[in-house]
Amino acid sequence: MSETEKPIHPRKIEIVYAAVTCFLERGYHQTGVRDIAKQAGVSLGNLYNHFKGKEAVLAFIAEIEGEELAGYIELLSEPNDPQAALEQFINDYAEYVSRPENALLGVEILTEALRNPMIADVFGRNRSRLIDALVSCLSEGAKSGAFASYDDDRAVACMVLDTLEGHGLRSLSKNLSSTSAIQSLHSFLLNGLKP
Amino acid sequence: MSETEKPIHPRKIEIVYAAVTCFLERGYHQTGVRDIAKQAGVSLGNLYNHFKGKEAVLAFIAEIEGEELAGYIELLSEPNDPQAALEQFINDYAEYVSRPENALLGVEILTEALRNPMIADVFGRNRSRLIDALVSCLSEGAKSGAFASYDDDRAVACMVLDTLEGHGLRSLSKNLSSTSAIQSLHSFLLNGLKP
DNA sequence: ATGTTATGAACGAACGACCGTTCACTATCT
DNA sequence: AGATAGTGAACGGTCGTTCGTTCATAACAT
Repeated sequence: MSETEKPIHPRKIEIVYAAVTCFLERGYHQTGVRDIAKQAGVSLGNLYNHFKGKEAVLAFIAEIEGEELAGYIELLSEPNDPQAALEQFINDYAEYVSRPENALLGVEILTEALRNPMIADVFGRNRSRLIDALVSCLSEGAKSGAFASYDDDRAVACMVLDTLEGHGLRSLSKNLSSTSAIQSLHSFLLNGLKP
Repeated sequence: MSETEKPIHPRKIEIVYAAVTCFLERGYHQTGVRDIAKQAGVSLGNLYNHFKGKEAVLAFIAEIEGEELAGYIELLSEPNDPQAALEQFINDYAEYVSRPENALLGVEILTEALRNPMIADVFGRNRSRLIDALVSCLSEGAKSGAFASYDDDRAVACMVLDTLEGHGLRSLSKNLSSTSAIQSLHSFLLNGLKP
């Protein structure tokens, strides 16, 4: 059981990056396998040497996206000061999901996961880990009296994420000053969690 | 300037309903024009007698969806009791966006609007009206001291909508008891808006 | 060192299916 | 007659995938 069974072929990474570029520009279903290959500077056939198919490319991207959450999960898990941890999470994660690449890729993966079990699997696993971490932070804070005590911690955690990610999604169409909006997010959420 | 220039051909409505069915089942881009025609029991050519193209069908659906918001907008506009109006809105709108058809169609339209200016136009117009109404309710409530006074009313209104709609989207994958979740939504949002 | 064999990345033509759209045409009603 | 509603074949593309092939390198036997 090693972290990575075998080193990833550099070409495979190039293809993934190319795919991300295409998916961001045109969306998953509007992007053809040829588009990805061309963007990567790779032949059509060779792409299939590295990936089982188009779907596998998206699944790989979803996995990478999941690994990027590790930092936020660590931040929330078993925090010394739940309130401080949550505040930092709100700021950091709001910034993360407001970056257009992440917001766009996120919604692309989410919508595909609605109908594609393979993607749903990867996506759901990543999301569960983040929610679990947030729940543990919230319940820890509730015990110490920093946060209100809700009967459904998980629902509250989901609402916090919805609000943050919804902001990221919205910032795609409206280009409002992100810093002031994140400030509003911050105070709104903390006020909502106050005992 | 009449409400509707001419009565809508019944066949056109049948086609729209068929399209909704298909879009829900497979998504917009995965649905072919032939699928819609077949579902509507109409020939391929005849579909083009009623719609300029596939895109026009989605735009028409987006417009209908927008009209469904009229009730919620009226509820929020110039309310006698802002707090009561908001509470009812939260309950009603949470229920509305939690119905799978609405949640799925909503995200389908939203994602298409990200790259399709024509859809973005219809979608944005509808959304603006709802946000305006919510802002007016919030600022009215802030004046009377029912809600906290935020420096960016619009951002707060967006956050409320994000939370509600995020819940609807989430309820697609997890099938949690909606009533208890809406209860959590209710108290969380109201707590967040408290002065 | 030299010939032999095996490996796997890289290629692009080809496949069958499907795409959105157009169009020539028919049927039905005023 | 003319307008309206309806038909499905046909068009030119694009889709995801498969396939036979080339070729540089690696491994091995002699």
